[in-house]
Amino acid sequence: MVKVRFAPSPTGNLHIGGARTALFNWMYAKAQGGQFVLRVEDTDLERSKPEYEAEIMNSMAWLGLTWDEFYKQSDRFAIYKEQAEKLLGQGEEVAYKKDGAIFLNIKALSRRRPKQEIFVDDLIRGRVQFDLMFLYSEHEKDGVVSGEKELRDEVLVKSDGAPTYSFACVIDDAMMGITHVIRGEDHLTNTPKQVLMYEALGFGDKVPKFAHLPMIMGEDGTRMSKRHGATAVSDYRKMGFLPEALVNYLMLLGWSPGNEEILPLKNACTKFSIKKVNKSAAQFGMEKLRWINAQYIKKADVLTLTDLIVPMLKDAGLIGETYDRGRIEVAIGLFKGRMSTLPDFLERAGFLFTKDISLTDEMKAELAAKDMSAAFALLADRLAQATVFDIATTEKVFRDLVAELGIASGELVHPVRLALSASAIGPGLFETMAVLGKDLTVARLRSAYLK
RNA sequence: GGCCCUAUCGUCUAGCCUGGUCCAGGACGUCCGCUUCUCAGGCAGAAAACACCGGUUCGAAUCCGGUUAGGGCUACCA
Repeated sequence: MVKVRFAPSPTGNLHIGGARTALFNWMYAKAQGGQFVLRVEDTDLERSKPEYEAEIMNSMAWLGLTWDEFYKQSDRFAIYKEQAEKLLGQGEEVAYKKDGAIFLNIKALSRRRPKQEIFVDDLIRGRVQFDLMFLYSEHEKDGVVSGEKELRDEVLVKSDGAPTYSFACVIDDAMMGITHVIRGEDHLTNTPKQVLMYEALGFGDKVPKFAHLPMIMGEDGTRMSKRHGATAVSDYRKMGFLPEALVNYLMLLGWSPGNEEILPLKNACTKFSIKKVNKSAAQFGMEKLRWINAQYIKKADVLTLTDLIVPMLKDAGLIGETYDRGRIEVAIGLFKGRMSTLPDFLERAGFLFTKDISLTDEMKAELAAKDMSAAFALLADRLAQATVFDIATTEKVFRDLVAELGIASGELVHPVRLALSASAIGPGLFETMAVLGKDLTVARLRSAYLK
């Protein structure tokens, strides 16, 4: 039985890279009919915060990445302590105490191994060989390279009593029966020391299969960080991306289902194969994300979109506590084919929800350039008399008037759209009038040339 | 510095394992045309890549070596 885990550290929000790691684990579990464990790695007492833990769980749930089991490492300190004591009991050649911390004696352990190499058979990268000699060589200090190449012993339990990431991770993976560790490439080079820990702990037979995922870079090719703008999943939620779209985009970073781009999660996970995952880092690109989001918005049900957009309209002060939901639904139906993100609706359809609109100087100049005030007045009067104000009626009134005046419909369509919506672009004019409503339509037509 | 990973259009990728079917396929973006009252959409096109140098081979995007470039690790962070 396949069992995987996603092990975020609650020292920040769930970011894009973490979400992709979680997603691949989740898809692999589903593809294999296995289990997915969420394990919060809050061993850094200083930096771990409950609000981050909550945020991570929220983001996971929002993305639809449900878990079968949940653990928190801070609940399990006794287990790590016990394992550390066990190691300590095996003598200094295995583990020892120093400065209040417990160290693993990597040097002695390595010397005892028949081979001075450790092989990691990575599911994505193939066999990766590490020479123990070079594994933990001294690093540059104050610009001076020591030149010494020697193993550095590994802290298992910090002086504050908390286990280190490596140690807790190994114990949990072994004890929880994790069969496949799918994580970021940044963990590849600390895999050999974890293998040493499995051996020292007597979990040599429980070493999982490893798969190290390529990193996700920012649009400039460097590591994603705050200066790249939005890095957290919740940022994308706030920006009006649909979870299905974000997930769809993320799965395409480092994996490909073939010549398909729009692929819902439930279809994707049946196709998912760890062997088909890429080795090279990918850049996170907003443009394609926006395109995918637009595809999902277009396919989405108007009622669902309305539920998401109504709160945004309220926040923006465009509607109050009581509002005409039916009208909003009609408007969303009109605009959903031309939105990339949810807030696009506020920007493009905002004119439907304000009493007055303000034209820019350019727009006023455009109206003034060709005086259609007589036609506007006639159109306003006739529309005002309409008893039914629907698409068919507005279109008939409009077309009759244009025919009478002997002008091309385009000549009147454009200035009218400008006057009604303060925009040169938008849905069909008659649809726009119908949803705008008789009062606002007539009022804006009458005031267009007065301003 | 040392060790490790990686390298196909601007970007995400298919192809690479099992060399010839690849003068390299798809998608985003860009540009162009058609459709429509505008925009979007839809439809139809275009430009755009095997990092470099050697080797193996009748033949290399595919195999091997090196170079270069990018990334990661090198914490009592995870």
